[in-house]
Amino acid sequence: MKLSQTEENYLKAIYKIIEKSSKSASTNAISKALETSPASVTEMLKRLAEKELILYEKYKGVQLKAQGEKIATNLIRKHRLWEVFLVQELNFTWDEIHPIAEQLEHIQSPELTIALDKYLDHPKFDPHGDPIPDQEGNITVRQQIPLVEGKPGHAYILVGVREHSKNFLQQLENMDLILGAELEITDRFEFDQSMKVLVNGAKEQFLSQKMSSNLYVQNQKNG
Amino acid sequence: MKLSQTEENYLKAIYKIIEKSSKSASTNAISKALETSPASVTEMLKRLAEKELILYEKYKGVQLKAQGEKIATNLIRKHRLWEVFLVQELNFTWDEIHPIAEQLEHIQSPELTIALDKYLDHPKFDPHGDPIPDQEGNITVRQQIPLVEGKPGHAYILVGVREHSKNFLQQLENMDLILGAELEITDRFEFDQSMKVLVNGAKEQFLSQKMSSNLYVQNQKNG
DNA sequence: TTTTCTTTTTAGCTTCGCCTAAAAATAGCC
DNA sequence: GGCTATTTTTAGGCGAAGCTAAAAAGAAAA
Repeated sequence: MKLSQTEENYLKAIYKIIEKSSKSASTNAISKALETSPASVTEMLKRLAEKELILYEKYKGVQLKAQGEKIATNLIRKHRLWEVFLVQELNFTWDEIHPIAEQLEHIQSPELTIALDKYLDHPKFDPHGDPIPDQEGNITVRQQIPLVEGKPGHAYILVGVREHSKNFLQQLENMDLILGAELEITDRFEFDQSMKVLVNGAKEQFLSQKMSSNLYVQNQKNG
Repeated sequence: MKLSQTEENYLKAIYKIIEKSSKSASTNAISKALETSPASVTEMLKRLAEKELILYEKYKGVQLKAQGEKIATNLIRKHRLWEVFLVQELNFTWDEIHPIAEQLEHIQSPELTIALDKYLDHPKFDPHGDPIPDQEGNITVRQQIPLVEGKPGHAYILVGVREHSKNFLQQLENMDLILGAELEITDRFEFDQSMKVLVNGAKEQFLSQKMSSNLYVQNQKNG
């Protein structure tokens, strides 16, 4: 089945909404995610239901059917593989890659995806630490916590980010906070939930609650 | 100016028609190239003229304006750079790459094109031997002749192909005719313009007129 | 030069994806 | 339970890009 880029984007948006809320996706949520009017969303939902890609009941929100979910995870797979390519091979920074990968994910060629995956040596995570689904759509889940929940005195490894905005990522880069960095919580202020961390045993950084809640870390033990 | 992929494809088609015929592109020629009805072409030509990308006079065919030509050559540049990437890095064969590059050429990111060009070490020709335009749209022209015009007893280097169809390219591969191969014309038959060639000083191959007229060669002297 | 053939354009219609405004259904609150 | 607010859907329209059929223009041939 050949889908338009627009249809693909709807499926991806639905997938991401369900992933987060673990319920069904509402018209409004999709409308916000894609920045289109709710009326347009309703229309598209009818079309996708017609194509057997989603389960859609009027006023009840949508679920993905197996086929629709497959398409969505494949898009995410391609998106993240291209992000790895852009950073590792073409030396882009992680705040630059999203809009480019957003286009590249729509390239239709299973052979290309397979070749790219092999070329990059089957990466499991993208440059933001997000897992890359395999061909079947399976995702490696990693035990991780937001840094804000970490304990003072403990050291963690930065493995992912929650927020993907350019501003946030640029601030991280500016603070030497890149994936794999060691973060030891040296101090913690209950008043505003901010903290001080020692980065790679060298530089001390101050992190607001907003920053630390958007950083995913894990204990050094479990790789 | 942001163009749709369709508009881009029209500009590229017009460019290629003019490149071949060195005249203006007719509605019919464009219609054949893009496999759309002449009526649809007329409609699009009006739109492109409105956007100042082409010179269009009713019943007189079209010319590209500077801006339109720039877009066309940039598309060709991106297409051919991606073809190099697919063959050199991802190990695709030259008969597989065209449809993929046809999609990749529409990715909009000047930074990506620049990075890819650098990554590939600024290639001047694509895997079919076609020249890659530079950022300004300039094309390296290479002195070359169709093999069919070569002289018996002389040795040539295969530098390009005229035809790009899958069937043709697969036949070439099957005959060990890859770019860079040395071809010595050992025999020639006037009746049907066919010839025998010695490939890389090793294997003798028989080439029909149709084959040899689609192979571009140059003397070993001028690289 | 007139007739015929080919090419191109116009006219009118379709689908996709989007919109706004209004109506209908659901959810939240007193 | 009934009123209000929110969400969702319907209705009606628009632009892009395509189509066919018919008309008009240009080219070729008699």
